[in-house]
Amino acid sequence: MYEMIVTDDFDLDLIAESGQCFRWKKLDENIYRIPYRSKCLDIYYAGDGRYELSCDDDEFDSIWRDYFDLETCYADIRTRINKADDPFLFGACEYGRGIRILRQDPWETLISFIISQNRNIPAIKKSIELLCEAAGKTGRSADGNSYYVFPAPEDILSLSENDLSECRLGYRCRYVHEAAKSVAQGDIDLYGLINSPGVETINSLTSICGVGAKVANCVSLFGLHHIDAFPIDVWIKRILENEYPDGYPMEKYSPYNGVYQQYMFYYYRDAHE
DNA sequence: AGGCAGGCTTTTA
DNA sequence: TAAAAGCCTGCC
Repeated sequence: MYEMIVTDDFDLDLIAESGQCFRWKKLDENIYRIPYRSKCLDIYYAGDGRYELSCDDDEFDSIWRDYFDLETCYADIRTRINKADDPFLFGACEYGRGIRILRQDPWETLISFIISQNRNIPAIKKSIELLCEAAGKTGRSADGNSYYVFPAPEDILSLSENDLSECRLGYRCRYVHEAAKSVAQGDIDLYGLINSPGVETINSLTSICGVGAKVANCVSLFGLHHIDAFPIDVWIKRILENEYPDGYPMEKYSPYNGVYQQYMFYYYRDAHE
């Protein structure tokens, strides 16, 4: 058990519901189970900024500190927005106080957001879980329960066409398979993109069949931690049209556009869904 | 050449 | 029945 104390913005429910991660499982009030690569963490919020994590000090230092992006102060980013200057974004920041941008696995993020296109969140989660089950790699959580590990590119390539289609991916089946091939063959070096300039990263990602501008920006933001990436989905498009008819000040909010995008997305979708 | 309409699997509300 | 954290193809 590791006890973590957080003074910065950190709200498990908001992070889980902000649409950036699809495999967090809420076990109970204030408890989430989080699979990540070959690990699986149970995290419990005990109140007053205190969290109990089902890992030891070494695992926390080598994995989870980074995963939760604890070195970044989100309160600083959030409070850069002035109420009089940008009332809409200010409101979104207040509403989404507690959201962070996780440092998720690039490969899992790529596949997850390819699957996400033209679907709502429950459907996305279902397909991803089916895909993990189909590949069938399991690990053990701290309490001894087994969970499914997200399949590697090779694991997906070894699935039959029928196995893959049973994940209810529809027309995205081909895209998932193509992406697995690109990464397995080394056409795309996802981990190399972590330190590549934003434009180069987007160009590289959109060269994958099934990855357009929106998905590429989601992968940049949520998988490569390029926090200036700005995915424009149906909700953000409505926000830009309705709240910023004279243009959105992207330059002014650089290099944190992705963080603000996440506050706005969560705020607007919650209010209008 | 570059912009746009239409189609796409399936689930969810 | 329409809409869903969109993208590809073909047409002009």
